Amino acid sequence: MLIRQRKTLNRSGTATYEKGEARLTRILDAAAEVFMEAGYSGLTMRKIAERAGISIGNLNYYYRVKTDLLRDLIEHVLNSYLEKFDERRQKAGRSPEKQLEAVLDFWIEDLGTPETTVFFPELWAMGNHDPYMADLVDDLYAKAREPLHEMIRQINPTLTKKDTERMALYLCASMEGMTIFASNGKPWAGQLKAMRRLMINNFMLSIKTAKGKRKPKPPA
Amino acid sequence: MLIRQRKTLNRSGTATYEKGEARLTRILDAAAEVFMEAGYSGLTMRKIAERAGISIGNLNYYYRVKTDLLRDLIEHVLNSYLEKFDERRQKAGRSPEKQLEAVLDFWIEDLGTPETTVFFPELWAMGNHDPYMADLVDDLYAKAREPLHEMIRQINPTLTKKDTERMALYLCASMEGMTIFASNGKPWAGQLKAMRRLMINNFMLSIKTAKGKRKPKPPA
DNA sequence: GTAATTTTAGGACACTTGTCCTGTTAACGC
DNA sequence: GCGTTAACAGGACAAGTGTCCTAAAATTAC
Repeated sequence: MLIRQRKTLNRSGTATYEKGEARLTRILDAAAEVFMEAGYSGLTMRKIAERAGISIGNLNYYYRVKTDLLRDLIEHVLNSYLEKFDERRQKAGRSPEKQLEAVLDFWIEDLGTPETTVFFPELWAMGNHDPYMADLVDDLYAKAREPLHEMIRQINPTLTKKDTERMALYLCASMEGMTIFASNGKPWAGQLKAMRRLMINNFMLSIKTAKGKRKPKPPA
Repeated sequence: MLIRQRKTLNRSGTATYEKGEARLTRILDAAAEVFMEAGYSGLTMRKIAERAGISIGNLNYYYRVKTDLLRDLIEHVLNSYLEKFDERRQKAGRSPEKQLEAVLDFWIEDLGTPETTVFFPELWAMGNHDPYMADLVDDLYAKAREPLHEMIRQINPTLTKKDTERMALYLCASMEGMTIFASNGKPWAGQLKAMRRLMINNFMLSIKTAKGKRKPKPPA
């Protein structure tokens, strides 16, 4: 059957029929697997083809240039992350404290997964040599931090917009930094839960005691 | 003149005369430059040779296999970092607060350098696929955190050894996480100083208010 | 100076890389 | 059904990779 519309993603890959579309996702999945195992430097077209169970010629039919495949791959993974985050945020409670705690909790918990452990450091490194990747990373984190702003502002209404953003950045950086030490397979992985408690406590404390220059709004 | 002893580092590279020893350091410097610019995936023997101003054959005389060169390179850079840290710690004041502040200050300031910005993310990524690199990174950070322990313990003597170590890890992860956002050339680079103030304030607050289960030692 | 050997350059190798081309098979719309 | 074309396989290409080999050049110790 013919594909009527590009519903999910704007892929660079060539696909007109449903079979082709399925192959495309299969290719991206295979590429993600290879990427996790071997990193960017070990990501080759032949490995991807082999993992996807197709020939190099066929892979080249879908992706004429490797760069397109890589970009589709990264966006594919990043989008799935943003979806997971959004999903989790919906399920959070009403009070800003509980809501923030739920988001942070999920965030830190996610550090334990092998995907996050490998994928993001690879991305950070790529961002230093590829402006396109740098933009993707920046966008992702900007979107990930966005929900934090509102929660922080509610917990401490005296903070200015800039202070709120800085505080969110602080939380974000602290959590992402943990990837190096306590993510899957790392020496501190066993103490991730203890670290989670410590971090969330510290975060809450920092937010509440931060001295803002803005007068609190009168409750509407 | 003949080299009498290996004084500085245990290099895998071949060198018996002083000229060869000089070449060796020149090679490692060149390799570091290429590594910063192109990353691990762009680090090739020919690029290194060209940057060092020698032929591929000659480079191969000093390093028969690329792996040895890479390891020497990484250790070379990491050792220079540890030296910088030690040097800075000596110059810190007497009171544990001032001392800790000085160390953190230097640490965060170092984020602004291009070397740190590029080098460490690359290292983190490599650590996920190369156990040898993973060990190097772990050792480095363990040594970098070590001086923090004593300072934290002095500021808050009620903390157990484990709590102290966790607190140090928290500080370390928070600072390293900033590499992604506020290091050289990153979108938040301009606000690094503001972030530094925010972070150090939060760190001090977290350390002081942490509730330890250990009774404070009576002053000797 | 002379002999020894470190240092150097250049070419060559086997292999891998991304990309392309040709032909064949399969699935589609009608 | 049939013709069209998407989907696919396999081979081929040039460029780049790490590594090796040989011979010349420079530097050393004596």
